[in-house]
Amino acid sequence: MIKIYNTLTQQKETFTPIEPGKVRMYMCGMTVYDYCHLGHARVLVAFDVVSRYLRSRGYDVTYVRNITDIDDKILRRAEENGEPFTDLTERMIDAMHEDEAKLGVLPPSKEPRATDYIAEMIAMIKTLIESDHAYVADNRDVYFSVESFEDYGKLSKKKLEDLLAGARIDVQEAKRSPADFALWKAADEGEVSWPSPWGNGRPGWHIECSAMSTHCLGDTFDIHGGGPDLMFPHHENEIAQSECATGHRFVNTWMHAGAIRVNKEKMSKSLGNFFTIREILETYPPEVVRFFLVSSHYRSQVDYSEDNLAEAGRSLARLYHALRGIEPMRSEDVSETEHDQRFVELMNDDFNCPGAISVLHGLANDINQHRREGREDEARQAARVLIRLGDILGILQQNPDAFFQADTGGELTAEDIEAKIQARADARKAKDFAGADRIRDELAEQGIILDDSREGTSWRRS
RNA sequence: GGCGCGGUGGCAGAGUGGUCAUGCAGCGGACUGCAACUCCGCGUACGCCGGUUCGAUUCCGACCCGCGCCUCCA
Repeated sequence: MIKIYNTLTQQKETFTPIEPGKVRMYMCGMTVYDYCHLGHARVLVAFDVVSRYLRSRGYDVTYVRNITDIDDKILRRAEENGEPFTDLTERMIDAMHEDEAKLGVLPPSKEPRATDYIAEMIAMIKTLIESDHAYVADNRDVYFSVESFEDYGKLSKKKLEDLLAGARIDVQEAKRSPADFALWKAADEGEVSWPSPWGNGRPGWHIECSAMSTHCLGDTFDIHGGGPDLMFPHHENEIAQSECATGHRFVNTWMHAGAIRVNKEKMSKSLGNFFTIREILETYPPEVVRFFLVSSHYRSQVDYSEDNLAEAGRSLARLYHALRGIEPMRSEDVSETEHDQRFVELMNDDFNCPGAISVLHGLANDINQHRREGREDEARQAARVLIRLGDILGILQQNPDAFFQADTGGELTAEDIEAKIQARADARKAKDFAGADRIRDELAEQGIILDDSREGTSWRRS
C-alpha cells in the first residue's frame, strides 16, 4: 500500500490508480531557454525515483514530461542571441538530455513539445469559449475567466477575493477580472505566431500542459507533479482549464517537490542565485549530485552547499566501498530479504528516500561484516540486494572501481598509479617502510588514497 | 496582510506517544609494519511555554524564529 502526500488535500493518501496496475503520471518539464540548474535536477530526480519505484512495484507506468518550447522568455532570449527560437530550443533540449543522462534520469515514456500541440490547445480554448469559461478580449487575446470556475484556488488554497485584492496583480484593461489569465496571446506584426480562430498568436503558458496531459493521458489521470513554484498559478490554472473543458476531475494526486536553497534563499532564475547542473558536474561526479538530492525527502527544502555535496560523496563512497572487490550473487539466486521489505515499507510511505538509504547503509554494514568474518556467500547475496535496491533510487549501478577511480583531471594516469603501487609493494616486501610510506605520501599529495587488503592494494581518488 | 511549510545531537537528515534511524565529523578500542578501509563501542538531540496522558520530541493551544507562495521561475 503506497501512500502519497497530495497537495490538493494536504495529507498523505493511499494511492489507488484509476486503472488497476497502471499509473499515468505527468510532470511539468522545462522551459528550454537556458541550461537546467540544480532546482530542475531536484524535480527531475524526484519524479524519476517515483517512476522507478512504481515500476519496481509492478505498475505499468506511463510517465509524460513535457517540454515548453514556445514562451516569451524563449522568444526574448532568441532575439538577444539573434537566432531563430527553434535553434535555441533545440540546443537547450540537447543539453537537458545530456544533463539528465548524467544524473541517471531515465527518459520519460513520452516527451511532448508544446509546439506540436498547438491544434489541441486551440481546440481546448474553443471549448472553453463555447462554454463561457473563456472570452476573446478587445486586444484579441483570449482569457480564461477565473470567476467562471468556482473551485478556482482549491490547489493553492487561495481565495479569489484575496487574489483580487492583491495589489501585485497587474490590472490589464482587457481582462474582465484581474485574476484572469491568457489562453492565447495575439501576435503583433512579425512575431512568432500560429493561425487560430482569433487571429494569429501564440499560446499562453498554462494551456499547453492541459492540452498535452489530456491528450497523452486522458481527461483524468493519477499523478501530476512539478516544482514548488508551479503550484500557483500554473497548476491552479491547469486545473481550471482542464476541468472546465472536460467536465471531469483533472488529476487525483498532486505532488510538489521542495525547493533548493542557497544561503537560506530559494535557488531561482529571478534571484540569479542558481548553479547549473553542468557547472556543478565540473566539480562533483554526477552520481554524487544525485545521491545528494535523494538524501533528503523530495518534499523538504534542501540547502545547496559545497560541504553538503562533499558529505554526500563520502556517504555514497561508503556504499561503494562495501561493493568493491566482491562478485554480487546473480539476481535470480537472491530472493526477497527483510532489507527489501524494510526498503519497500519506507518507500511506500510517500517515497521516504532518506529512510531507504539507511537500509542501504545497513546492507553495507552487513556486507562488510560478512566479509570480515569470511561468510563470502552471505556477502555476495547482500551485495546483490544493495545493487538491486540502489537501482530503484538510480544509484550504485557503476563498477565500484570506476566510481572510485573516475578521472577527475589529475595528472596521474591509472598506469602511473599502478606502477607506484607496485614499487611500494616491493619496498614493503623488502621491509623498506620509509620508502613505502614515501610513495604513499606522494600519491596522497596527488589526491590518490591507497587501501591495503589481503587481496592487495586498491586505490581511489579523494 | 492572506495562505502554506518547517524548527531533531557538531553538521546533514528520517522518524516515533514509552528499547535503535542513518550518514558525515569527533573520541576510545580491534585490525594494520604505520596508515587507509573495515569492525566494535561512545556522546544528557528533539525551538520556547503551557495542556492532555501513567508517560510527549511525537497529540492540543499560545509564543518565538526561519522559509515558501500570493508576479515569470522546477
